Amino acid sequence: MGTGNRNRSGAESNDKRKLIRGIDPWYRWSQPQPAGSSPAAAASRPCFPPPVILVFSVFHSLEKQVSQAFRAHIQARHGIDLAVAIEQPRQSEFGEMAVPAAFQLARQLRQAPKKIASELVEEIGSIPGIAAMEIAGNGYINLRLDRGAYGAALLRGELEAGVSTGEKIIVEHTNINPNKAAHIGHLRNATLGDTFVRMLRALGQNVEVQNYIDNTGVQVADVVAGFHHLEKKTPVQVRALIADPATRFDYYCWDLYARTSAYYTENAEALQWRAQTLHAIEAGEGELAELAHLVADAIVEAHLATMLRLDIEYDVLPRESEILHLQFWASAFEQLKQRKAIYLETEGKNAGCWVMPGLSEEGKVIVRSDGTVTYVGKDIAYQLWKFGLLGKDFYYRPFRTYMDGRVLWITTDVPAGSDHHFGHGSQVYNVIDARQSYLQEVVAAGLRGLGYEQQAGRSIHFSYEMVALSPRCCADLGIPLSEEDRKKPYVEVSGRKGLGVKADDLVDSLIAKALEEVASRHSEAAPEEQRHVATQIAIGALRYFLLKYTRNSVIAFDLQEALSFEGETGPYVQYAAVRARNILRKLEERGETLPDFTAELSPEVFTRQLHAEDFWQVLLAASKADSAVERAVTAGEPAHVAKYAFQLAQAFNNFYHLYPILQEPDREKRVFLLWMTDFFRRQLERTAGILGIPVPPYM
RNA sequence: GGGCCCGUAGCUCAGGUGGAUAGAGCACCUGCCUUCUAAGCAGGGGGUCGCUGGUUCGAGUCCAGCCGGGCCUACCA
Repeated sequence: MGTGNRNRSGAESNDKRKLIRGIDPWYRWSQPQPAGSSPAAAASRPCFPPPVILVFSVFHSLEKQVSQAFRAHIQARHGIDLAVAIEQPRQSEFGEMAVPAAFQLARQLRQAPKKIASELVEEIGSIPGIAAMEIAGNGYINLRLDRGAYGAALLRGELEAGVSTGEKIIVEHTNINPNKAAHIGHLRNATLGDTFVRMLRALGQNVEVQNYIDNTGVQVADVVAGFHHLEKKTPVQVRALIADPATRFDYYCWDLYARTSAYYTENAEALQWRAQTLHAIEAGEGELAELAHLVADAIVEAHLATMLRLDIEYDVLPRESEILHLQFWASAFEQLKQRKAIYLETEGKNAGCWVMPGLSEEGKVIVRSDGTVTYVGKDIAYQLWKFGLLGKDFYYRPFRTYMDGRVLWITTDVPAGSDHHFGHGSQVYNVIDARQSYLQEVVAAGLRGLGYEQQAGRSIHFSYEMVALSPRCCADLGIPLSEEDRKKPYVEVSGRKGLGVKADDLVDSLIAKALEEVASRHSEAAPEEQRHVATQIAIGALRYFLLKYTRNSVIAFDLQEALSFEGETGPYVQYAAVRARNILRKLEERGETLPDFTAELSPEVFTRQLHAEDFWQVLLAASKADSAVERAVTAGEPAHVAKYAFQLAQAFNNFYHLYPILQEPDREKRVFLLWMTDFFRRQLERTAGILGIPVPPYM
């Protein structure tokens, strides 16, 4: 296969300006970073130590100890091996942990739960870190922690190392067809994926982030057909369009794609343009192929820039063109044929196709009767590669370096002199919307059909429901609807129809709104700096908005709600963290420094201070960040982390109003409160970081 | 027709493997800025957890059947 004009010279890197256009200066690639002049650098000048990466989970290890103590005792006493669950009591007066083991045992022992519970409490003896055990209600065992010991443990920062097995987890997300601007649906995908990655990394996992680029598919072909047939544009003209700072190329393609799709429905014979373009792309020659390259490469740049605004980064961009050129499919095809996972249909509507049986009545067509492979077929090959099962690999070259030093790689079809390798994951998460669950089943079935049972089980469709627009919202946004759509409770975003809210437009609206607030509160600040803070607030608002819904809830997008900065929102969480910082900064401004907590806060001090229920509850909540993340990872639900962040911020705001820390006259209490504030700050910042929500220097 | 998902306060949504009096935000009402920033705090009203059965000490949660809505079920992705 000809590779000559595939990766033509500077298509990806010849013009950095276009990448930056429309983007705030602090969200850019590392290369053009101006030295010293960055307002971001000034704004983020730390007035106290930067957040340390803390992996303490004192609470979690206590839970484990309690669970094990009960398990061992129950084993010895009753000869039953019970995985003892630890719950959180419904009300805080009941203590910090609840053990419902008596209920579980009641069935097997045929005794009243209450009786079993009292025996357990009497016989188990003391558990380190636990101050008291009580029986409540009909058989709950409620535990109270030793507050002094708990506080001291938090201060020491006793940590439990992450549970990384050293194996690689691959998360594939974003995967936007490179033929138009990104919209809110894509934003949900990328935000969910990116946050899940951050959650896994927070727990010490080794994660590789892949963003698959379908640069040879139907959608790209349609835009190319639009340029060529509808607009009669040559590659030279399209190249000029891309370079033109007055147009946004991804927005231009958004409209063109919709126009082309509409043209198809009116002129069915025009569909041959698509086939013709796809063939040209496959052959890799001629104007159409060149146009396809120009379009896909430029749009990929636009998508990366859009995602970077939300602080979303990738490790590698595997491209479909390489899957094609490096014969990935041919290799997978051979395997599938050999293992008889697919068969050549001889009759019925699928005659002449290679079909995978069992998934639907007629089976799923993998290879069309004209010999071309479907998207799912290529996806099976790609999935095999992710697990290192294909027996082939891409070539790679560095594509970008992010500001944090992370290098983004892209696949190539010719050796690039790099020994970098990707893939070989032991677990693969595909962040793809729920509408494609059937296709994801086909992919897993493909692995199974090849005998890769284990890997099929570790191919996880990280599915989520679509983002839709309410008819009212469409009206507000001036989006015209068909009669049919108007009757629906919500209409789905559709690139084909050009129906949707563009990601960058939404971000821009959010920044504009945040900027009004910032300007009114901090008119003294430099405009550049105001804009930086507004951007951080906008990102916080947007990411939180997209994360607060659980995955299988359809988001009926509402602009008013998305633009809200009050209540359960990102800015609320940011505001709490900013307040905590302000207290510590104010301390510095008064010429004081943070006390030496380790020297001043003994377990006895903690016992005295944490005797106050308010302080104890608030500290307890703040100490559970890692438990919350772990629970969320287990549930595969970033929304749980978002909810925790909000509750933590709520607890802090309450604390903030109740206790004027810098005014506190009692020295011991003041030191203790300062420590609490700092602890809160760290936990809030860490949790916000996992959500990808920046904490502004002020609000 | 088959598969998946949803139905909880006026609205938008949470509700670890069944467990204690079903929660939050918004909206509405009442208070709180000489204080570490009110993008905040405190308080109030608001519920047949779609319906009907079943499982059991106990069901918003599990099972079955209905009702209403969405998505998928392509030689598109």
